[in-house]
Amino acid sequence: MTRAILIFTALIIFLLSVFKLGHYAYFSRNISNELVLAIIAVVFLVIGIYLNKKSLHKKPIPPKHINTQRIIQLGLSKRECEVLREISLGLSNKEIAEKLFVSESTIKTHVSNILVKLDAKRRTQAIKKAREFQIIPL
Amino acid sequence: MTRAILIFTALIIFLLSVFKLGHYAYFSRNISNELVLAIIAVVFLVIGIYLNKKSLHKKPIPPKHINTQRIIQLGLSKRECEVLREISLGLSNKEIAEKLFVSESTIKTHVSNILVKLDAKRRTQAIKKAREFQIIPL
DNA sequence: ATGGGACTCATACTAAAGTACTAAATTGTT
DNA sequence: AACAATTTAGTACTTTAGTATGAGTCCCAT
Repeated sequence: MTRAILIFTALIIFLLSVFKLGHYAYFSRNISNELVLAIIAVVFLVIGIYLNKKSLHKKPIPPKHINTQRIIQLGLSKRECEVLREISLGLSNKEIAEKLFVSESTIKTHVSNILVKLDAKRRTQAIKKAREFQIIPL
Repeated sequence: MTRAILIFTALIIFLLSVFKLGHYAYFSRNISNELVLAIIAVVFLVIGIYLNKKSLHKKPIPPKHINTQRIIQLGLSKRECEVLREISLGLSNKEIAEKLFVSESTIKTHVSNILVKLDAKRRTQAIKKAREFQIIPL
């Protein structure tokens, strides 16, 4: 958010500078007028594409946006989200433990907490709810 | 691709038209010069956003209907597909048994067969593969 | 009518999953 | 530094999931 404001401020300053240049340096000449127009067009075309890319998919690979708002509402921690994602990939507790370099006991604790927070009885139900809540990719 | 070329051609024509207008109508006035610049900037910003949105929105693959072709390939029976769907809804074997009015043993048999046919070790992995194969709704 | 496929059910077993605690180390914030 | 939240890990236990095997019933097609 703050970054977006900064970028916009920079853009406005840049725009004003170009206007100034158009005024002082190329006041009487008409050829340069067109050049300024063209530059403005191209620059803003690029800016438009850039802005949209930033706003639409922040991370390149998962096109679908995860609902961070709901993750906070549910009180899911960072690690729990990680475990939840691995569950959705069909891994067992043991496999998740090996993948994340922790013990199986730890994963069991995480899973239990996830089930409580998602109000699910089983990990399969947790997957279903996580999909509905859009808190896991794909 | 062809559509993109057409759009670009239209844009170039539009740009040239604006140039012409800038030449004939607002030749001597400097105030309107800035106005034209501003319009160009806004228009191309919008165009940039629009173009990017078009290219990005094509990405999400429409899951649409279930792939009956693959179900046949995998050799999944009608009942097995039914059980698979219930698994994806997060139900336990017991719950599925009650829902389909059969014993839990029957469901266990079905699940085992499903796992073999989908080459999955767990029901969670079966869900993941079933999604990829598009043989379950949503 | 015979055979094959699908569906059903059972038993006995092993392997995961999940619960209910307790507790230490880590991390971030005030 | 003090505090809360997170992450880690353990034990002991219950429940669910999954495997292996065998067997009975039904329906459909050759």
